[in-house]
Amino acid sequence: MGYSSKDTYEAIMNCAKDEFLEKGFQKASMRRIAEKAGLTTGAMYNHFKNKEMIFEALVGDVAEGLYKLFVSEHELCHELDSYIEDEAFDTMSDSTNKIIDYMFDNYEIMKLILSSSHGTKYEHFGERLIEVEEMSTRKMMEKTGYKITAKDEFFIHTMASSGMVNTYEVVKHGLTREEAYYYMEKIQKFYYAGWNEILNQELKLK
Amino acid sequence: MGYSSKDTYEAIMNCAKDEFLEKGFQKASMRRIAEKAGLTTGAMYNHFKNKEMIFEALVGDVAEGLYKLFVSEHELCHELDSYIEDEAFDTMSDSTNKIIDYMFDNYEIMKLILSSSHGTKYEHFGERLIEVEEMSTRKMMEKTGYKITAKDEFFIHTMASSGMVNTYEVVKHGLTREEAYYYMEKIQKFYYAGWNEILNQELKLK
Amino acid sequence: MGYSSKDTYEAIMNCAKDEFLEKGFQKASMRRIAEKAGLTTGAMYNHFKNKEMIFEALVGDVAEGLYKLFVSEHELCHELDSYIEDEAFDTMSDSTNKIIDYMFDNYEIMKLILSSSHGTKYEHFGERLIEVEEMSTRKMMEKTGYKITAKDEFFIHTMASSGMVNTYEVVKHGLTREEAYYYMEKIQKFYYAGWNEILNQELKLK
Amino acid sequence: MGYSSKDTYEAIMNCAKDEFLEKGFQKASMRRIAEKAGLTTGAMYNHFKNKEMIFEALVGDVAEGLYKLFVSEHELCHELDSYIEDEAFDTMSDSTNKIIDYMFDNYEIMKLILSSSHGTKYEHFGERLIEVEEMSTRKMMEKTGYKITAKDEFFIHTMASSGMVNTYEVVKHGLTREEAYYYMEKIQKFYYAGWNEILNQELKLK
DNA sequence: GATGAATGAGCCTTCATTCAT
DNA sequence: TATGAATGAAGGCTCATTCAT
Repeated sequence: MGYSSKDTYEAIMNCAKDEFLEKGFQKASMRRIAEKAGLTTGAMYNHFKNKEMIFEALVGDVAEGLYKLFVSEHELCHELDSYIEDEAFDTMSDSTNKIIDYMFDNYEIMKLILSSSHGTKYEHFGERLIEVEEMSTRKMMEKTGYKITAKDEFFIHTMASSGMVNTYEVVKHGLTREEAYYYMEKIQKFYYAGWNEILNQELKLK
Repeated sequence: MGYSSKDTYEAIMNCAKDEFLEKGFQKASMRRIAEKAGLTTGAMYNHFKNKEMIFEALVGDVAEGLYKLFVSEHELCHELDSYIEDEAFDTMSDSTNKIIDYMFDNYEIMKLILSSSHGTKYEHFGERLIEVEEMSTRKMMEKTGYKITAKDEFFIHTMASSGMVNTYEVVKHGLTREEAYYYMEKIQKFYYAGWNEILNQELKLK
Repeated sequence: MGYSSKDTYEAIMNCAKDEFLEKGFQKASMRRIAEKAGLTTGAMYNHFKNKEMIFEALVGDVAEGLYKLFVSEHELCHELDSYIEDEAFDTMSDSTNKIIDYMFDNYEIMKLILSSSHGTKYEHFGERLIEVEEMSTRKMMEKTGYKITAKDEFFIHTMASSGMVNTYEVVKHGLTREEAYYYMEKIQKFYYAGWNEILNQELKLK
Repeated sequence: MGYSSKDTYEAIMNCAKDEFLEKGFQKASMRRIAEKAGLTTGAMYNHFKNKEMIFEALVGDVAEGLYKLFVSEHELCHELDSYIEDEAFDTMSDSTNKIIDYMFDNYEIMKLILSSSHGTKYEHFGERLIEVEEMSTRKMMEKTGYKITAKDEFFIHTMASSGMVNTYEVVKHGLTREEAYYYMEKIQKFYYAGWNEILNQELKLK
């Protein structure tokens, strides 16, 4: 009472979100979530099957959306028929911006996924994104004529990881979009130069 | 039984380390640690005040050592009187190698600090390192004549973060030293080129 | 939805029956019954006051019917004016067959009463039948001139109990009627001979 | 305090036994057992891994003991080289007495096994005994030259079941041994006559 | 030093039932 | 009639820690 069903649902979602953000999934307590939402523990189970399902409800769509965006944006890059570095990097830049935007629009949920999901099926979600990034990186390298050897695999992995970190930091620190764009431009330049160095040097040797 | 005091101490340390690595600090169970160590729960409290103190004992020296090394290595860089880029980057390279070596030598403890410390006072240890790295980055930039504005702060932070990730990935994935060196050389080149781009472009504009 | 009131009532009955058979009364869950019936929990309380009342509705008539049949059949036996053993046993045999038939016709309900009723007022229904059987047995014994002493009471009780078991096993194992008749004939012979031995021996001694 | 460890263990066992007897395994409450024993819930888990293990501790040895006794006594019967009915029945009588004695000596535990074990691995223990009894019955019948057909299987099963009931009733009703012996003698006679009828009739026909 | 029993609070989840809509 | 949100109690179990022995 006081709540309509939908309001309760959202009260639970909200309070759970706060609790998850504060304590992480595992240490989050159903009792505390209920309390914050002004409910009994049992009441929550009319709305969600269990703790994990609350997390899922909070995070599921955004995670799937992000993954799909990630994949589709990266595919876009590979489909560039005639490959010119600048263009590729520009496309990547656009893609990155879209992804950043998506994360901006789902700021807290991203935090849940990336920092509070230990103990849920999303605990390795970041790694899935990194895998996509790696695959994309590999294709990009090959297009420049670079021959990837086993030894490079780890470099690729790490660049993908730190790339993810860069992206995530934008979200984590709550930059404004203007700040983010200024920042991303710099990052882009940095990485452009970095990759240029790696790829050209190798090619010069051959 | 069968343990001398010191052996018991170390048995606890070892088993706790495994438990923390496997479950993380919060989900680690004193009961299970005791069990693995062939002790009763109570016995552990003769050696450690509580769960956090076991973690502290495992991690404290290495964390402090790493922090000191981090600080001193970065200070070394700044003390270079006459600043020449190449030399600076070389010094940084040396520093990075020393840090990597330190981490290699304390492989599992690093994992504890960086991946299993949620719920302890070390949960933000990585950020302290990043702060050092940031400070160092700032000094490096200034020495090249670059004027850091408020807008750059976040770029600096993120480069420091992703730099830490790069370093940590080496540990996390258990590279051999040879692999690590091959990898670090590439990273170094990448970052060298990246920074060059950022710093020179700015200077050219002025 | 789609159910008229009566249909809903019967849907509940059906699904409750299955749930009770599967889990027993106590472990049966109103939620699951509602689910199976395509209803919400609340809806069921328009048709039944509570869980026990659903059980009651399922079981009540059959239980009462069986009890009445039991009593009337046994009374029939006692009313045989001139008592000849064979005739008595024949009458008992007829009675037993009627009872078996009744159980056959209410196979699942019998299972509910005899195996799933723990926690309801029917949990001791079997014992009420046994009491009738005992009374009947006593009368039968007395008619043969046998003097029942306190010591015999327990024998009587147990023979009644195992008699009930015999009858119930037929239901429990889902025999066909033909099989049941074959089986009952054997049982009848067995018990006839058994009682003969008990009753005659005693009489011979006197 | 107040309890030594062993006393606590036994207090738990005792109170659990009462609770199980009163409510059955499933409805038995760890909280209530703890309360009756003057403990906190948690305390019990120092002595028993979980609810089922308390039951196991109460029941395990007696169940195993009874099963072994059952098997060995029945084997004894089959080993009679030259088979004479009277002797066989006498041996069976001895066996039954031993089993009755065993049950007497473990009166309450037998109640647990046979009436309170639903939800534990002992819930079908009675049936295992019945199987032994059936096998034994089959052998006895064959020794007399009786040809068992598929149709007889159910008769055998039921006689075994009701035999078990007879035995169990002695325990359930708390007869004194004298009463039990008086009763068992009658039962023995009854069954002897019954089997005679079944087996001889068949043989006469051939 | 070691034991392990005990604590007391906490965990997530399920329950039969009620009742405003 | 039917809904489904809410209740309030209870379920089994685990926890880090303490402390008498």
